[in-house]
Amino acid sequence: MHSQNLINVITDALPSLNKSETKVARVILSDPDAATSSSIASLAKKAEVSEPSVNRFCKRFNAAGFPDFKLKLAKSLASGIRFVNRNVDPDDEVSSYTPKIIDSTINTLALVRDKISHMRVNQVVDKLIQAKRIYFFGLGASGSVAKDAENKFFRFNLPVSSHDDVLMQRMLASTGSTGDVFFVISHTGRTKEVVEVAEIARRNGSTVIGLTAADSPLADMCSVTLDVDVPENTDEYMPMASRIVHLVILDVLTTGVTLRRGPDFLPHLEKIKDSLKPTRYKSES
Amino acid sequence: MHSQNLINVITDALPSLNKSETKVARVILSDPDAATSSSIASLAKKAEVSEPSVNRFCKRFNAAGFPDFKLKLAKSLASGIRFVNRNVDPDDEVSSYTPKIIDSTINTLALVRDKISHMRVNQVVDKLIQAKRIYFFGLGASGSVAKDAENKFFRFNLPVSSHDDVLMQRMLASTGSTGDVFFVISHTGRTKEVVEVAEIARRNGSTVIGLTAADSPLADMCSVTLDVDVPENTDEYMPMASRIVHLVILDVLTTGVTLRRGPDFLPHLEKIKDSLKPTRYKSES
DNA sequence: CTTTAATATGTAGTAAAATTACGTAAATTA
DNA sequence: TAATTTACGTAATTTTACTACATATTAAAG
Repeated sequence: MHSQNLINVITDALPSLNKSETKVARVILSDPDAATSSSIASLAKKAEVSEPSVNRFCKRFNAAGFPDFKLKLAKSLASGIRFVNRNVDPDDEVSSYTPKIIDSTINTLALVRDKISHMRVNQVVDKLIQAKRIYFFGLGASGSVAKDAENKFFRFNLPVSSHDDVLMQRMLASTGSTGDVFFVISHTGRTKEVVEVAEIARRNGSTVIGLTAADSPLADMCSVTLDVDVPENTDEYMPMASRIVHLVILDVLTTGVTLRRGPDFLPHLEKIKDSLKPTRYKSES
Repeated sequence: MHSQNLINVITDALPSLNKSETKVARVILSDPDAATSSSIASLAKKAEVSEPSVNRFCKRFNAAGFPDFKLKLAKSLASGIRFVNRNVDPDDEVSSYTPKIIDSTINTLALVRDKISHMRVNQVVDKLIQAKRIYFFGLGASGSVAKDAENKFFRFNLPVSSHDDVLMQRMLASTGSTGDVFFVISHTGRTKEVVEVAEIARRNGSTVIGLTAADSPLADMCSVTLDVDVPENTDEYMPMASRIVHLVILDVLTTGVTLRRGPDFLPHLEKIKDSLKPTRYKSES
């Protein structure tokens, strides 16, 4: 199990801290990286408190002591949401915006990893296993996610298709029936067309799975929703991370389905892999 | 700048270490997480060497001393490649395969972040900026990546299209000319059709950009190649990470192009964003 | 095969760091 | 205002890490 980012925890707890603890917190938050490599003495001095105060502070946040606290802090800095400004700046060079964008994606994924509901994943896998037919729907950026999903689920030897055309989606939704699964992908969950399509499908007794934002109109309409709270995009230069998250969640679902199918299914996957070989140049290894 | 993962560094250095250093390395590598929270004394005991040997070991890897080493190790563990077996197991539960898949994706991205050539990114951005027209080509899984790229580059107010149909690709490639950029996406870089298409485009004087594996036939054919060495997929249950990597790299390129266009271009982006508003249900916030 | 030099490893002492126990001060409540 | 709780610091203790030095091991040269 992954724990939440220490820096966020401290920030959240800030109002409930007492005088000296607040002093310590401020010093740590002002430069967390420096804190990880300083001694308890120097930190106490900087915060103008005594050494035991720092120690107590650490224990308050479930650390065994100061060294353990530093360790946890260091891990937070490396993996978690970067505390410092990680937004792309108008005068950033390649060498600075490249890691920023990748880091930001990594952070989002780490967030999803810690927050995603395993129960829901299981429910969705259930529905997908039972499906006689699967339709993946998405518009705009989610269209390519749907397309990717089609590609992946094709391997399961059952009728799959993806559609990024509203009219087509409407028609399919209205002709759907029990046994059909409509997998609707939408970042916001508030695109009218998409919500309507989900409603139509639902009315016809089909299963509707949503990969979308929590508490959105689309989420309300679905049989099961895999909701992901991808932080909103504030920076003009920062790309939308939700597509990536959706793709990775679909990876998870694919794996879930594969595992449920059991080991007897593996030869089939191999066959598909092999079928592609003649289209490729041999590797010189 | 990101430094390389400490665990990898130690693994690589393993053959060049002397007896006691090897012992220390083995103990650390066998359970890096435990190492981060143990004292120099207990580690020395476990490795059956003296404390100074451990200390010397740390200094060899550019740490100030043992505590500093632990810190760096902790950071490596948090961000970098998980060392322990992170493969999906046939009897994994949702709660175990979900983080495994996400972690694996994160690790791959971290690797790309540290290895990607900024010079190449710059070169590709150059070409894209100069393009009169951009075609994104991909087959299979790369088809959806191409589609996503089209979606993103559409915002730049220049003719873009994506194609996952071989015949269409051939025709377009053969009618291309200077000023046209063909952006070819392929995981392996060895699909014959794709390589041929690249060759045709190249012969006609078009610029061909490859987002593919290094040292592949496709890479050889391109004007510029953004090569990514995504580790090969060994596990049957593990999804292919290259699609994700390609998407993120396209995010980077989009940002690169946006920045080059300068701040005058931002209002245009806003306009596109606003155009979608009427299609959405209002948020209740 | 010995001698010499270099490298590798360990011992013991020293310094630094962290933790604990305890006492005093401040704040809260009755 | 007294009693009680909570907050904080001092000083002693313990743990931890580091340094200087000595011994052992290995490699090289005679």
